[in-house]
Amino acid sequence: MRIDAARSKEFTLDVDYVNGPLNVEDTILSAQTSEPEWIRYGQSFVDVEKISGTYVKYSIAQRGTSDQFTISVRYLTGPNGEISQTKLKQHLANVLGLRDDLSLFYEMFSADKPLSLTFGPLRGLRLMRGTSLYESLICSILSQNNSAIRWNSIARLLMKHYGRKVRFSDGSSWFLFPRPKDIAELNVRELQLKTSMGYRAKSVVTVSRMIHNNELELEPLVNVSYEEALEVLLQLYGVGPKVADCFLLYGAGQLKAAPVDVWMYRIVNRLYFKGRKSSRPAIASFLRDRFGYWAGYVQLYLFHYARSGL
DNA sequence: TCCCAGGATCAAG
DNA sequence: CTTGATCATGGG
Repeated sequence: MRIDAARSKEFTLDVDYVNGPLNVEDTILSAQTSEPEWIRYGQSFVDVEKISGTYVKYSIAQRGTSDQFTISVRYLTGPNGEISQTKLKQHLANVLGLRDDLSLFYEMFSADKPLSLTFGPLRGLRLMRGTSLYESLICSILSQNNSAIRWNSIARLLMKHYGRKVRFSDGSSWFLFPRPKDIAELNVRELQLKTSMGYRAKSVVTVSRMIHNNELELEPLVNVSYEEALEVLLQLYGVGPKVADCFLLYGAGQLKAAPVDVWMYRIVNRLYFKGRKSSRPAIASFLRDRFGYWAGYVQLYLFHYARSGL
């Protein structure tokens, strides 16, 4: 629900929170698997997050261009909670990748012909970061062999049926993403009937049970090397190279991860291998070797470029 | 009806 | 180490 203007607070995000150009709309609507897509109301986007122990419902809107803009934020908190604007600003800077040095990125690869073609139309597109490793892993699993629209609607059904409901001071409410415990106790068939997630339910339940039973810890995957983290993830049922890379990139913040899906497979083969068909793992490896720290960003740009029809 | 969607798994070659 | 069938499900 749209945030009630009379019962909420509003501020403008200081320019120095943003490092370079920014396009909020492209960023939020680019199907990144860190979390379900924020809800759109006109020019603003709404989401709920737990920040410093307080549930915060906020909307963000950008006016202007990718280079000259103002970012307005409106927010309110959950029951008996309070949040400082500084904390909220830092949170937004993190989830929207506002600290990433996009100007440096564009400059570094300005001579990389196929890639640099995307810099114009996608100027200001940023890499989002999830705030929940579990949520990011589940969203990544849901995305396999699925459309962005569908995995998002399935994630919303998960929240609606199994997530806790939080009420806000303006009378509105929001369903949180479920915890591992909430999903661990379900049987696969029930999950399929409630969410229509299909065969992915087996993986979702299995992973949730492992986490709930302390057989799997996601937190350590943030700080170990990319290779070590990948090895752990690939042992999980229903988690292959692409899902693992999605989680590592959008969830764990391992920026050298470059998920290769059907779109990436097509666009990289076309742009970099002149149509010769290379395997998906080979393409992912190629992107990591060639772009290093920026491989995840390169993937984001090429994916969005390919998906928006050239 | 067939094909596709931010694929993974398993068996067979 | 590669290829092909299969896996649920909804939309085009």
